[in-house]
Amino acid sequence: MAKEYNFREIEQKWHRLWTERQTYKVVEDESRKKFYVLNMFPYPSGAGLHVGHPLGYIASDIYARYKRQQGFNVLNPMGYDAYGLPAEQYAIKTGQHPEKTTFANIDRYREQLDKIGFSFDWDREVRTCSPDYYHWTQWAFQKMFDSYFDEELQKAQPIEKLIEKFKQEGRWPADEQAQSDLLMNYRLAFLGETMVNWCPKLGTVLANDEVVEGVSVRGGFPVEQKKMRQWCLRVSAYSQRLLDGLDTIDWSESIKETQRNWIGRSEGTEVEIKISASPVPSKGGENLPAASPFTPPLEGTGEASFTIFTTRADTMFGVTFFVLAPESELVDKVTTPEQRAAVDEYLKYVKSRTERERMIDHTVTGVFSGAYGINPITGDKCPIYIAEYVLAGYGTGAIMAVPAHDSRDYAFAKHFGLPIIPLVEGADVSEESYDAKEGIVMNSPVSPDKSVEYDGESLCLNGLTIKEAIAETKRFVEAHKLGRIKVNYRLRDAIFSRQRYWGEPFPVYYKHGIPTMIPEECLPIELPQVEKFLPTETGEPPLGNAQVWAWDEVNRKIVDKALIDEKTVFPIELYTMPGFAGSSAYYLRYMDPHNDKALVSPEAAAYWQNVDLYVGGSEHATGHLIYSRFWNKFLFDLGVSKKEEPFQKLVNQGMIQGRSNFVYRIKETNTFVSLGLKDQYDVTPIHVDVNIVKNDVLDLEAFKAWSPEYATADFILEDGKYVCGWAIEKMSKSMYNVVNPDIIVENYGADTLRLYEMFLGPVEQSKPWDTNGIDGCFRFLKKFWALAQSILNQSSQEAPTADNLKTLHKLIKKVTADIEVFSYNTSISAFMVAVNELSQQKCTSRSILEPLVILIAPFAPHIAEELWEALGGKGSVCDARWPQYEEKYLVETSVKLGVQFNGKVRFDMLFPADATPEQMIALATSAPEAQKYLEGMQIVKTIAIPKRIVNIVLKPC
RNA sequence: GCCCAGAUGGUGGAAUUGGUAGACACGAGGGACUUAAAAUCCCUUGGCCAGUGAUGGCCGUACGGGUUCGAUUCCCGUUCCGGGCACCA
Repeated sequence: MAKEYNFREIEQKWHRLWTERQTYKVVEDESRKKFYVLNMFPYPSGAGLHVGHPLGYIASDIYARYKRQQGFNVLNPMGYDAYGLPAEQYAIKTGQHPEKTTFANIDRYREQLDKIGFSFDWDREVRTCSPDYYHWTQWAFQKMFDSYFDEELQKAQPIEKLIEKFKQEGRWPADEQAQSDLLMNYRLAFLGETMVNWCPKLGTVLANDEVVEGVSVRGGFPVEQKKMRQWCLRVSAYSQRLLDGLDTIDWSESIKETQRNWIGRSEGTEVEIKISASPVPSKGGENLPAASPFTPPLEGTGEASFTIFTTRADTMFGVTFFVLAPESELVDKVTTPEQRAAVDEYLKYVKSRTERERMIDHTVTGVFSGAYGINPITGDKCPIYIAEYVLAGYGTGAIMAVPAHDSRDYAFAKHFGLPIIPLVEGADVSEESYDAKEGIVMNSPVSPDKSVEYDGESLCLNGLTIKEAIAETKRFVEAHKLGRIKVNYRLRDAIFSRQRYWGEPFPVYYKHGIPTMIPEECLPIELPQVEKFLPTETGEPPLGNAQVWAWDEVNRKIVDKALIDEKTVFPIELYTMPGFAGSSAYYLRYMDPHNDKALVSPEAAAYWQNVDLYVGGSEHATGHLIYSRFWNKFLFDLGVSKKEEPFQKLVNQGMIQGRSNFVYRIKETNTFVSLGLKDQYDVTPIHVDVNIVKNDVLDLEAFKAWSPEYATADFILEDGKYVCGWAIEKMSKSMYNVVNPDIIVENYGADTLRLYEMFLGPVEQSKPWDTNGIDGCFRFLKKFWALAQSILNQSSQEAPTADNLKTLHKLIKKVTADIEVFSYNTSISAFMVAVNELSQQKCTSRSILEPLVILIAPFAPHIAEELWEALGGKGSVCDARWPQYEEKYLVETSVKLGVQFNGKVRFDMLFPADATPEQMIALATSAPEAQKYLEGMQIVKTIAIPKRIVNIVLKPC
């Protein structure tokens, strides 16, 4: 009698044995090629896992197991990103200490993960909140502090080299404070007084990627701009390398594009603009503000100029005014006494506006400064305005305005009645600007005398295409030293401190006000226990509450090392590091997680190199995936990381969406009407728990029990059933559409869960979870089990038939190809077909079953182990070699092809498998079926596509 | 506004990258077994039309064109949905 497929027994047994036998322990082994598979490690949130979370883990686990069966030494680790805002907010919400909730959540995650049967090597687990882990986060920070970015070498260098250079150049100040201030401008981790995103509700500053549309990503609280002294990472120094690196890695085009946008390289020209007191009206410039008698404050100091940045150097002949950002330091210097009051008022107005208002409201505002700038190309003097549409943080904070060819300049010019000079042939600028970079340049210059001569050369762009004109102007500007070619990046430095408790402490103290690194030997600086860990709206760091820590413990540690004077007590940095600090180099730590001498030993780093396959959500495109690449490039410059890019291939798994169900309550009643009849009533749709709905039919009793409110509910049924409506939404508690993987594992087993998650659709695609479909995968495993049992129960073994072999080898070919491209859903379909075929063929051969078990192992490891054992296989099926398909079993003796006339298939016929196209056409045209088509017709053309079709094109004789 | 990706049955999705569109699965309908239920198995299932029937015909991959003997696939235009960037000069 065949054994039932008892998944509970099988899965429990193998979970036990895998642990006992340390099946998934990984050790470095020079004799084998490595393969490093990694998932983005989770935040252990309080809600636990829902079915969406394991999707990526399952996908990468399948790949890891497959690679292992191919003979690779596979590293497939897992850990927890435990520091940061989410963990802390959950703790605050539940009123518990973050450490307690975090550890409890981790245990819960682990329990859930263990049920699904991953091949993680848990000996290598890392937690970002554990001191032996963040030791190396602090260490890396100190290394960044002690490094600067050498523009020539395009890499990080020790800060001592820079000091040496300053000394040689005689720029090294004697004063310690001045030395510190000077170096701060170069250090890769630096203390900067910058505008930051301050979120009062969260009581902390946020990085740019943590703010979207003026509100915090987490919580959606308003964010304001505030000048604060903060630790920053000079990510922008690596802009070009971050951009170039994208071409060397195997990531989806869309995520690379997102990063390119975020880095925002724009190649342009910087031009020096001299400031002048009185205007000389340029052509059409009769609307210029009246000249004001003033002495330009910069004149005579050699600084009577400012620099603008443009990507449209070709439009220099169309400049009719200049604009400075209100925050620009130049504003004060340029403003004339007459305009002072107006400018001050405007600045006051600008200051009153939040970042959010500025982003949403694009009303034209601005004020004349009183001064004029001289266009070096035309010699024209154009008024300098101050306007909020120009941003201080980008380029030089000053622009040349070309209203004819920039929509923002256009709006401004129209508002203030400034001239507009069209520069492109055929462009109509009477209603709107012509922003496109296509066309032939004109009016450049309008007349020869309107182009200033430099060393006997004057610029003329007329007749050139815009692209040519840009290049020509660049050349001209460079040749005559009017400015220089400049590449600008939008990528900003990352703000690296948070006024929060739950994060890595900075290994920094302030020695007479000078930020100083705590000696490396004293690391890690442990996060102190505090009673009050809540943030404050004013930004007092919670670590300030840790008196003992700040004033005693760390100092004693330093004193013990006899590194400072025992009597002196120094303040410790009270800020903590942001969430991305701990997640930026965790993949390196997995290589050598227990090393207490280094982040990773050179040997381990040399063996594992970098991550071959990284799986995670695309929502980290401008956060973690940028920071991590930056951090790795820095460690690469240090020689710690062996590869310039940390993640060679990236697969972004899609989100699993929820499938919500609705019931329809007739308004003002407690009566619910079924989906098909709801349009006859005035109804309110109400979310109903998907767990009490099966195939969109509501379990009425369960519904009544679900909430006291519904205990007395009445129903209007159709065909005796209550049919629910449905919609695809985000999986969330409030929509009652959360499906817990534990329940699926309980009812169907982990193998079915794994299979079904992959069967839903391509890994990269977002798709809704629908528990209804899972039966298909469950049935497949039961069929597979039944087939295996019938083979195992055979008393006498027979050799496989040709059909058996063909089915098997077709499957090997398909599955191998599909796994390589993560097309797991089609692999599983192929399994279903193969198992059906073999069942119909009444396959009795163990030599067919054995490779089948190996093939299924990555997808359904538990059932595979069980059958592997039953087959008497050696060791774990994980180490069984992946089978190779043989073409000889797939060869057809004859092929059935469609024969077409004029492109339409008319009949099918059999051809010898080795027939040439010519032979096939001869056979097709002489076939009896062909005669009725050929009658009265003439063959124009014949096409034979091997293995596809024979096509005969006819025309009447 | 700019950039990127996409649109295939009632549903999730296949289609060897230009060669018989709709694999596989769900759902639905019909049937077998069963006292009944569960489980299992078999048949039908893109639309329309003709035929008692085997079957045959027409339409069909968001929409409109194009290239081709042949287009879900390539090209041009349009609509819609998703994602990224955004007073970035």
